[in-house]
Amino acid sequence: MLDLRFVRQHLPDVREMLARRGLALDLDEFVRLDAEHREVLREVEQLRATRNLVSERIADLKKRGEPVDSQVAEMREVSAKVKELEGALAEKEQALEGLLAVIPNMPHPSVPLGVGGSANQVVRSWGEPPVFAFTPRPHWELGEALGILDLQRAAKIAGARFALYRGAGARLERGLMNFMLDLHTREHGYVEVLPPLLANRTSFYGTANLPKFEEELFKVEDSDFYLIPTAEVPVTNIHQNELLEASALPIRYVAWTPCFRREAGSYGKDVRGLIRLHQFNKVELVKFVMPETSYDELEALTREAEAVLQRLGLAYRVVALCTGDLGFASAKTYDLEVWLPGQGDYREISSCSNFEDFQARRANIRYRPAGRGKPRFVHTLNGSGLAIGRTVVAILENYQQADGSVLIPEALRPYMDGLERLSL
RNA sequence: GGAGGGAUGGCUGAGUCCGGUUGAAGGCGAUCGACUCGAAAUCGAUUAGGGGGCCAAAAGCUCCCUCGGGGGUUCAAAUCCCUCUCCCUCCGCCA
Repeated sequence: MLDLRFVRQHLPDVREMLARRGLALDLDEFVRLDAEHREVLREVEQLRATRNLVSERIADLKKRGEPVDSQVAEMREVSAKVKELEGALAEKEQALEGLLAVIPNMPHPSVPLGVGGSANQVVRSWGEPPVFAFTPRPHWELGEALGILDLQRAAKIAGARFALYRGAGARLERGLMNFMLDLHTREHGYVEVLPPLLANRTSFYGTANLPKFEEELFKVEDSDFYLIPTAEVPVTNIHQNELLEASALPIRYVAWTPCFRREAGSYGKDVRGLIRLHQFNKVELVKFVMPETSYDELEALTREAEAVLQRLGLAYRVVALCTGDLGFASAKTYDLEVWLPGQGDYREISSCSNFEDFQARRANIRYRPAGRGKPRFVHTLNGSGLAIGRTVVAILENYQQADGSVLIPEALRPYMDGLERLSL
């Protein structure tokens, strides 16, 4: 969330930001509550100050064996009053916090302005979409024909939007996980972590998935747990409520996890195949960095995610999301979109964001600057490196052959026991 | 599941029985300084976080809050009571 004082002092900017994101959020209520809150706070503090003073005097008198009855009687009243006001104070505080929690992050000045997807900006492209002498088939046809994908039976087990991989398909999924983890740990300096797949409300609040996006999550009944929709949630919260040493930064984690999403409101979208599932695997990159380096780190993070696509020889483009498409917590986001011949379009396969201190403030993740100095919030970033299921889609569709077989990208073959081709 | 023991500053660790200059000893770490050609070692000093007010702002001054979370007792709570969460030890069960 944003800093309370920042919002107070930059109301016009915050209002403009809300407009740019295409949001109708009224800040008048915030302004009113903020003023009221401080008013009550001043009152309470004054009373508490007298209480402290007289208490000290009582202790003093008692030590000398003098009577304290009148002071005690006086304090009884003051304390009652304090208690009453503290109730009011807590109410105001909560209301204020509640409002602040649903204000999205400020976009970075470099973020393109606009509300629709058309305002997104292609920053660069890599690779050439393959040319086929035949009509390329969608991945679900290829996968089912090759016997590596069984969506019918997955539906029987769980329902729509689930996948069952078989044989070389399962192996391909696992190979990709390992390939990506190896790349990021060996060459990009990430530390591998394997986090819980359930997390509590506090953690979800920390990454700003709650309170606003509850409908996208699977909640575990009779518990405080939600299934993670991305490793971002547990991994970012590794350092929740910590004060890190400056020398420890930057911290880089890479995590493979399954991800679980309700996909409520996406009925009719991507209903076939592996594009949009309730459960999918993803390798996620997460960084904790010093504020002054976070935009360099975002560029680096994006390149690190791109490296996966490059090694796999998949054509893609990098898109800077416009203010209207930007996620709630993000200050700047690059989407990586891979070319999918079966769909004849580029589709998102990674999303790399700089949240600046938005998540760090919620999750209370700070660092102490070198030399003395007040603790500051770190900047957090994350990006997919990559979504595994969609990578399988891209490989199947881009490397398909006229005879229905699929070549395996060379970089991946060591992870497939040298297998060069998926065929019947 | 049963029985106990814990949670204190960046870390470690006293204080809790017997409530009152204890926001909190000592140690480690960090920062600054001395010594040194430099470093190490040694010595000295500094060092919890958050919030409000004054101030154009920084600095500064001042007040308030915080000893895992919440509630209670009391004029007054790190300290007493209740409750929740988490950690540890033992027993049982278990992938």
